[in-house]
Amino acid sequence: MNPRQRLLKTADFDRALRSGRRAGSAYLALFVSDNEFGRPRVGFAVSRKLGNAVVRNRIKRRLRELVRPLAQSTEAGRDVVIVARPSAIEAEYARLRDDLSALWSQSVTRRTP
RNA sequence: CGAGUCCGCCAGGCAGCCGCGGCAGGAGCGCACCUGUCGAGGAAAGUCCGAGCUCCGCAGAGCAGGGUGCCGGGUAACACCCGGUCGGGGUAACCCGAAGGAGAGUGCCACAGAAAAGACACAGCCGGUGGCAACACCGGCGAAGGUGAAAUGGUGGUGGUAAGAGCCCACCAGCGGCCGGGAGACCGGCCGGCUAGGUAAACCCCACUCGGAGCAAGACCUAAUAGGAGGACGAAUCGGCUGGCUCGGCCGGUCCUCGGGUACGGUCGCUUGAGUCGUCGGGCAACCGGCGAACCAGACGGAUGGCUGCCCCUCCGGUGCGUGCCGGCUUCGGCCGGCGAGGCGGAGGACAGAACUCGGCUUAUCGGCGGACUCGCUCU
RNA sequence: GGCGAGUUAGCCAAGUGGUAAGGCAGAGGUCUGCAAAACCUCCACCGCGGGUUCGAAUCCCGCACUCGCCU
Repeated sequence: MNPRQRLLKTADFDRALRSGRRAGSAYLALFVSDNEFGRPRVGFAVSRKLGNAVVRNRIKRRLRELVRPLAQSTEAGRDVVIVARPSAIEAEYARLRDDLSALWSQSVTRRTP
């Protein structure tokens, strides 16, 4: 994922987490807010409580692979923070994929009211 | 064959599809595209030591405080490593040890016990005097006294005595002296007088050693307002700053010169190094030296991967199939039971992710490979 | 990434070498017609593992966990 698609600043994270729309499942929680770039930006939040560095990195790498096709096919300007929940550690890849695309279409692709 | 010890090494492999970061080159540029190339570990971990590097009044003296602690060597340095000494454990290979000083001082040693360090008292033994006796007084005696973790060296003695005792003798431990060996820790022998509780991971003494912080150190660049830096001269007092404190040091005032602190910003620091590999030589070894070769991660919401298939290793399950061995039955066609391997299905393949860089230590870890050695059993 | 502090009963905690105070909560009992209050009793592998010591919550070493500070 190239830097244009990533969410970088702490302020952007805070904006999405505080004022954004939310969608959740057993594995993940998404926080979405609007941006002015006309393309989505994605950031990940994986708590230290989920495991050591190896576990956390594996979660982020799998989520990054899953979110890449979704982000490339989305035209809307959205900042998305994906928070991993504890059950995501042992989740099967196909289940995680279905779960994320469902949450994505719920919260990101939907028009702003 | 079984059990075990030490040393070294590895950390699943291959393929397909889709991706990421650095560097170099390319068509039109720092973002986007293409090509090439490189891209986690033995512990990258914990941050427990030691260094490099950077800044801080340039680290100077004293006090306080910390660290280390058998000897010799290695090293940039170390609390690490190697070789040895002593002590402990193991049948052995081998392993473990914060291993200076309690004959400088202070403190503490609960309970129990006569007594816990001071030498006696208490209890007791022996002799004498008094008394019918219980006992009292005087003198001698030692470590013996149901304790305790520890009791005035220990054990033994038809030695010795009024009773006893290193009082005497033998051996062992300890101390001192002399001789011999060793670079030293220390070891061996002889002689002597008979002897000094433990605790220093309690304070402490001795020897050596340590300034403080840390790459979020620190340097530079771009905007406005407030303001700074360097040099010279002068500093009596006072005030302020500064590793914990003191001294010392620095700042304050005047003049001259220069020019912009600070961002959730950018660039540098940032990876060529006490490094790696090969080879030769020195050394028991740790390690050192010579020669040669290659350049081998540098991210910054943080890359080094995701998914699928096959193979490999381990474990489990099941008996439809072919097949091997053993036992039993047989009308010699086979049948029944058990075991092993293959094919089949399933599960598992560790601990763990660079963040300034090295040298160590410690901790985590499914397993596999190679070498040297010890003990037991068996065979030749 | 770096630096620092702390773990004692369910909760708050004292203790700094010699049987681990106290308060709240909980359980049982006395009292009462029943309760409350009061009184009595009970409730601790001192985070874990080693070591020093006769003896460790305390001293030393190693781990684990929790909480802070620095951009």
